Amino acid sequence: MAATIKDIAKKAGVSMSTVSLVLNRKGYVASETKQRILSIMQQMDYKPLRSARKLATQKTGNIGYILWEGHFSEVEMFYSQVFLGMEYAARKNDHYILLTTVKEEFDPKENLPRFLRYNDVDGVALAGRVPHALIEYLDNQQLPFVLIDYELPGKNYNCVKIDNYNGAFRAVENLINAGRKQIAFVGGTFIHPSIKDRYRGYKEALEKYNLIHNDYLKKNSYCEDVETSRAIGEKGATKLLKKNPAIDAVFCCNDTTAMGVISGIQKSGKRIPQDIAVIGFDDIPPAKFNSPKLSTIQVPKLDIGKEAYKLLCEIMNNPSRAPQTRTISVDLIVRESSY
Amino acid sequence: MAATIKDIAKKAGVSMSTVSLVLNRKGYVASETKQRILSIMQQMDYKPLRSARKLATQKTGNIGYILWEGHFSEVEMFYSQVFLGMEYAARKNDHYILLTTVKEEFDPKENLPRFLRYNDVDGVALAGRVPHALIEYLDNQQLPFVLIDYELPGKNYNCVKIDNYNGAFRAVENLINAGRKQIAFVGGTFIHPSIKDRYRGYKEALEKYNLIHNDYLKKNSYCEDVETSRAIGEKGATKLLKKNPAIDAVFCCNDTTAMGVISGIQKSGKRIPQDIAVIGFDDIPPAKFNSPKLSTIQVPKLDIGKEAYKLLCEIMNNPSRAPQTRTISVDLIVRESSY
DNA sequence: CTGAAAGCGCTTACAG
DNA sequence: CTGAAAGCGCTTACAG
Repeated sequence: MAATIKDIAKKAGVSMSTVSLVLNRKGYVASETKQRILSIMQQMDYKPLRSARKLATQKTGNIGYILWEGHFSEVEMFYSQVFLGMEYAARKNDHYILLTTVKEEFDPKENLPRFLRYNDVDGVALAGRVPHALIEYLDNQQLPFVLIDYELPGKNYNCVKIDNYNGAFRAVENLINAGRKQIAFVGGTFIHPSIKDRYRGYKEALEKYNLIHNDYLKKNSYCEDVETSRAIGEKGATKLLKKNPAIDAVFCCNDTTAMGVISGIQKSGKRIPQDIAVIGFDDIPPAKFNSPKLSTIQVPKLDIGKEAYKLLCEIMNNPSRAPQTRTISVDLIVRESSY
Repeated sequence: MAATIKDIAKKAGVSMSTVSLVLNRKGYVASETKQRILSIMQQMDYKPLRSARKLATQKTGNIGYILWEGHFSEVEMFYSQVFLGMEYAARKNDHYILLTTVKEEFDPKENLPRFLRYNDVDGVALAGRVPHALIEYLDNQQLPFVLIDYELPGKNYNCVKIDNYNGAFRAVENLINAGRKQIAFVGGTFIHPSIKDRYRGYKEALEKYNLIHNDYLKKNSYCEDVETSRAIGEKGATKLLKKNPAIDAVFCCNDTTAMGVISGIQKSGKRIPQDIAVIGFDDIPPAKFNSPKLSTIQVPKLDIGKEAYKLLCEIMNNPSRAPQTRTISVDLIVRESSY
């Protein structure tokens, strides 16, 4: 049988209250008794029972982490890394993170994650693009939540985002400074605001250097309104090169796409980076194993998770505070696919 | 304020005990009162409070899922899928799954996952290769656990494994039936029993068809004693082709390696599958986006998770039962890299 | 078939 | 600075 607070109290010759106080670092306990209690706890290997504690405090001690099923199942490991960052951070405050996925076609009445239906979390993190109905549900329930790498135009929610705009801007600026003139963009659905921002960064960097003339953008960009994939990248590269053989660089909306773009370029017979430089975004693990190794914008995924956790804790402690957006900055990593 | 069991009892004009009985489908309650209680629960949107319940039953309602950090962070999404399968299955019995990672250098005194240190789980699943010290720790603690896709030679633990041997056998047999003669093997560390079994399947299929003469195996196999990766595959393919240009097929210990092997072959100028057929193992998501699309052994990852959960539940209900191994069968999927 | 009561292990005002 | 007591919301023998 595991030791209880009662056992500790008896052995220390004090009341349960006192033990509880030192356990929670609350109030003042004579440092002498405190030390005695502490050492007895250690010696009896005392661990407070979570459920008893939670029952008394009326908290769950859990945080939900929800992401779209496709993001967890498919090639994107981005949000797994973010999860890990949250998990690390949550250790400090003894929260457990409950990871679950939701389907695209989400109905709060039908598909609500269990921990939401049974009120088993104190707050939740939403990673990436998730159903709007879910966000609304949480908002209505007044359950503290943060969006990660996602935002809704016109809405004001707590959110941790990547500095997509500046990352893209810097990548393209780097390409320009290396002498590239015909810089293409290959991307996916603009439903995701990150991609929209990356495109904006691309465009404004070109504008800054006065590179946009006539139908530059039309001729040099390929976007398909679906979830990004390697396949899209390959298709995009092939089509663009046909339209404009003078392309000497491609900035891609993410690494997955970029890896497809590289395949496409390779099939066309052009050399990377001599003929065409390629830069991706995200720095997913396969990026550095690609051949050639992919230049990309590195996103500190663990830090994002950590920041999301911190923000969520702040909201949970102070639910009425005005929502805020925290932007995580990113870095360009030049590998073999550009210089 | 959320409704409690007391509220329900009062409204239904019965005692808390009765409500609790219908809640837990235990004992006999007059079907009339039962219906009444049920409908009142629904109407008041009653959700039993987990912590209270757990405190009374002395269970945690949680299951731990532990995997090696490298497996979660790197290219392997295998165990994420298995996790998802467990998560789905756990919904039925209202278990929450707590996912965490451990480092390679694991010391039970230092790096014990929180939910283990604080006894916050009723059982745990270990996915893939994990530190032996961890397994021993769980064994000593008498905490129910299952190994997934891993086993320790000479030890008898509850375990859910893939039918690696037969999968490999079938892949190689398929290659042989397609007329391939010089079938190579590229693999990684034999520390992992799965890889060892896959190699055995490879070898015995060759034996069955009497293909092994002289230094066939030496000349046709490349294994490096490190974690598998794309890089190893590429290196392996290059070296083997130099040693034996007659190679007309490669069976790889997993898809990651296979994708590297394909790059290596492509660089050598040989065609896939005309000159050399390639088959992988696992069917990770990128396999079907590879170019050429990778033939592989499909492993039902969700089913593995589901089975692991079921097994774990059985052990938790009956801890003294003799350990058992459950083997999940696999299928060959022929795509573009072989025929 | 149903109720009264004790108990699970903690926290938290409230006294002192 | 510390103790006594009530309470968190459920379950489970035990009576009846």
